[in-house]
Amino acid sequence: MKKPVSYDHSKIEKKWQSAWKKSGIYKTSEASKKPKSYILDMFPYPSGSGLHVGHPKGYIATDVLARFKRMSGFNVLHPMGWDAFGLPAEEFALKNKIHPSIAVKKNVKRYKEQLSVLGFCYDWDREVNTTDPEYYKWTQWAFLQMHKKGLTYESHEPINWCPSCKTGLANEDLDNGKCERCGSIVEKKPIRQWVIKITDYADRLLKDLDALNWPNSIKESQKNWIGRSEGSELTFKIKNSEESISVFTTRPDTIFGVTYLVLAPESHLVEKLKPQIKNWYKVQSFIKDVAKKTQIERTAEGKEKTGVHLDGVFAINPANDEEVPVWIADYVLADYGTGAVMAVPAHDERDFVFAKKYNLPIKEVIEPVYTKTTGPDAFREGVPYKERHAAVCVIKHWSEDKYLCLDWKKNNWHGFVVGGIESLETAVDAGIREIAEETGYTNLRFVKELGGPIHAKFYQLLKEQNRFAHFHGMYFELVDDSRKEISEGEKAIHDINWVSKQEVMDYLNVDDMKLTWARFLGVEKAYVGSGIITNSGKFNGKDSESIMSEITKFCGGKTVVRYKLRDWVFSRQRYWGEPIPLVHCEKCGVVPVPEKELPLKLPNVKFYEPTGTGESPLAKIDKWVNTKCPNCKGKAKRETNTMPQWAGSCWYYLRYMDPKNKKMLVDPKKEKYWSPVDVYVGGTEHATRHLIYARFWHKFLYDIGVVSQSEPFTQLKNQGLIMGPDGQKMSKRFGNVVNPDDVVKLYGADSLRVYEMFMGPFEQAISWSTDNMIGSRRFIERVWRLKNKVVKKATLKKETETLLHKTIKKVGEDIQDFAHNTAISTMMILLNALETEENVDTKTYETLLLLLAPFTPHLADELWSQMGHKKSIHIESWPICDETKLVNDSFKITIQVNGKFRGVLETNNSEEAFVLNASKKKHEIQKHLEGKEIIKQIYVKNRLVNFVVKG
RNA sequence: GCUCGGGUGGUGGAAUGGUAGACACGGAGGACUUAAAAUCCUCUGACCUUUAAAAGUCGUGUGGGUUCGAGUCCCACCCCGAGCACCA
Repeated sequence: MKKPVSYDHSKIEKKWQSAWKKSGIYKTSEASKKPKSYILDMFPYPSGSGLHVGHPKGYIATDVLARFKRMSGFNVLHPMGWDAFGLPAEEFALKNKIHPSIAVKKNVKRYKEQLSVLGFCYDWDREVNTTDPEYYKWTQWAFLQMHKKGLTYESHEPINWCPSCKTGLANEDLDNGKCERCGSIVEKKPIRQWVIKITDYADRLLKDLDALNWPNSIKESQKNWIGRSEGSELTFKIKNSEESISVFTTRPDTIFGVTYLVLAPESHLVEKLKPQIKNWYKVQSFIKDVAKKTQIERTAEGKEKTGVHLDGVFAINPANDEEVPVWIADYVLADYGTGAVMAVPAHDERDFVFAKKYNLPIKEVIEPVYTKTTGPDAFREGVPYKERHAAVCVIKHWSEDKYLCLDWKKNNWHGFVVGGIESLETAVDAGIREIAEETGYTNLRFVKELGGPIHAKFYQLLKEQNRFAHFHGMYFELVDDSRKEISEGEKAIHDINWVSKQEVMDYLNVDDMKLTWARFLGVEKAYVGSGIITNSGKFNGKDSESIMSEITKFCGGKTVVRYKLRDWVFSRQRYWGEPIPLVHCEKCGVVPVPEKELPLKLPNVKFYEPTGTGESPLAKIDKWVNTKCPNCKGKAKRETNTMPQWAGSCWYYLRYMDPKNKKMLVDPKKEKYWSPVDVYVGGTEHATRHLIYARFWHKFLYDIGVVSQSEPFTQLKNQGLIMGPDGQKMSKRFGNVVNPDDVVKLYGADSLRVYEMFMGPFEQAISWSTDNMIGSRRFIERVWRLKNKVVKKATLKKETETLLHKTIKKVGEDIQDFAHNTAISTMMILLNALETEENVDTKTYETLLLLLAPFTPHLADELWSQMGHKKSIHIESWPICDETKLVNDSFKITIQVNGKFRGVLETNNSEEAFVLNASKKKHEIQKHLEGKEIIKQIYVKNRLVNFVVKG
């Protein structure tokens, strides 16, 4: 594209960027009486390849918001910094043979240049860098406080190990059993490691989510990740042994259905039970086989469960003293619950599959109750219900392999013949009677019952009452087609269909009917829902959900809460990270490095390749490793593991408040003024990593009084990715990366900013299109050219003036809602209107510039100064919407006939009688009313008229 | 499998239950120009009747429902994306 003569974006943008730098208008201070607003971006990890156009999307949105807030009278904190420890930087350094500290410096410089070109209003005096010793001093300090509070522990348990990155990983660092960074399949490897008890905070991390103004999806992800479940811990004694097996279950109500117990192959109990195990050799080799497998092999989809019986070991069911066999199997996880489960194959799908495979008994203890929860026939909670026993009849045709189904019209049920059993009837009698009444067939024979009762709770629309029905499934065969007349009443209720065997399952749309049919077909399945207890001694007949705690108590167990969240594996066997400030003393054991010795600096060395042995490369640096015990002054060695990449990003937003404080992590006064972060913007990829760690870290700091709020980020917004023009994720690999530097050179930063905000909804992923960007550039040029029409005084059309004030209102609202696309389109509409005016007065034009200032800061400041202003537009006040100007003199009333748009009435009289009359008189409405009777007239004041006509 | 999003023209998308397609891109035609670019103006969901003006029918993934009126609310289903997943 050729550059137009008058609007030279590169000159203007450079000019204002240096002007802002010189005047320091974006410097932030706490010494202010204004209300504060803390607007934060997720700080970037400065990689070697620089930014692509997708990266700044979030930064532009926060920049727009920060500028808007500043103009609206807020004291705004809007900082930027660098997250630079960890594997990516280290790998980059190893590959390019430069020290990571140098590589990071270089990359930061490049990122900063790229960002500055876009005209962001960051206060660079507050820049932080997680690899700066003055910064990580406080990361180490926080770790020491956790250590002091007993929140850390040293463990040797097997953890996730990435063979390619040569380091242990936390659960959060995995992606489907693979290393999130390099994609290698992760192994389980026992290595010495430091672990943080994040699980102590699981409950609070979960509960406090509710109050946050975060996207649902992120809250859901975190809920999933934390994975709270309530259940019971029950103990099974082992026959002829001192040992016992504790199991965790969410279904204590099924304990009478336990037919075996399963331990995880890794369970330490197995070794203890060795004397009793008759097939020890087989058991041992099974354990070895399982240990060899990776997580992926063990959990691969569709993988068959395998296990081995511990021959000779019997566990005693605490509910009924029954002796059940004990197994070990790979489907039981060692690190969840107690590492052991009670197997109830009748009511758990996994146990069912396993029991089928190994021929273990299946014992039903719950009769199914299906409760309808959606639709007009949903069971109405809290309303009394009627109980009823009923016959359900599967009926086979006398000559074909077809089955008699009914289509209940009002209830929209597809099912079999069903009918209540009267008090003196047997189920079979009732079935025969109902079949005759509902279908007319009279000659049939009863073949068999279809299992035990099935219950259902629903709302019976025909009788208009809640029902708790107890169904008795039966199978009949017609002998011939002798049939009597069906009453009109029955005909009205349902249609009769003969459905072929293959189609019955799809035809049925009621769960209890489907189960009846499955029983008829002989299909066995675990019923995992709740229901009525059976085969369970004194608990029989009770509602399974209501007896959880009673049955737990009865078995001598206790109710407990378990989480999927695991403790945070906090050690990395790599060089480029914060050294963990602990010392191992021969005499005193683990001793923390005294706080006054912090920061414990990472030694600057030439060789820092990972060893792959489970030891950090730091272990080889004798000079650094060998130290004195701070306690006894005896010989000691430093901890050589480093912290994970996520450590530094757990609290950086606090440091921005007080970035240069040498005495503490953050001055409490400043913290109190700025906390919490009002708006936090970043990608969804941090849902279960950074955003969980940071919330945990913050809560810990809150507990020790360092911060004043229990949650760090009040509002969270996720920007949608910008995909490549080809619709794929932007990546070097696909060669579809668009570089912002090029775009800025060609179109200018303001155009890029407008385009990225105009593309579509902020949170939605969207493809880059340089073609579409033209529109944003044109918009800017038209604003630029509009100044030729500006005169001191001019009278605008009434509707243009209304539009102006509507725009002021909408743009402000939209910016705060992150609806930038509609904010911009509204300004485009205003511009279109202003262009139709003969002249535009200065005041109006300046208002437009003020509205544009957050989006196009360079253009706005340039035109502002051209209008004769000496001070920057960015320290001006946001224009005020004059509500009185929003009202039009007349309104356009939509006229509908039978709900269809037929015309518009423009009037200033909002009286109903007048509007209805005037509407009726209109020619285009007349047409649709002629010869018809108006049976209803609807009038929505000042907006709409609808004539309902007949004939 | 469970949970959370989403499905609207050629394209990106807009729409407190009330004229679906704002705004923009692209396209068509025209003006200006020696010409092109840029700019400006007009048209641009599909179908259909008509010389035309104008009107009509259909139309927001599918099928039902509620309502005077549904892209929007309810039910069932299909498709796409994301998170979790042998978590007992």
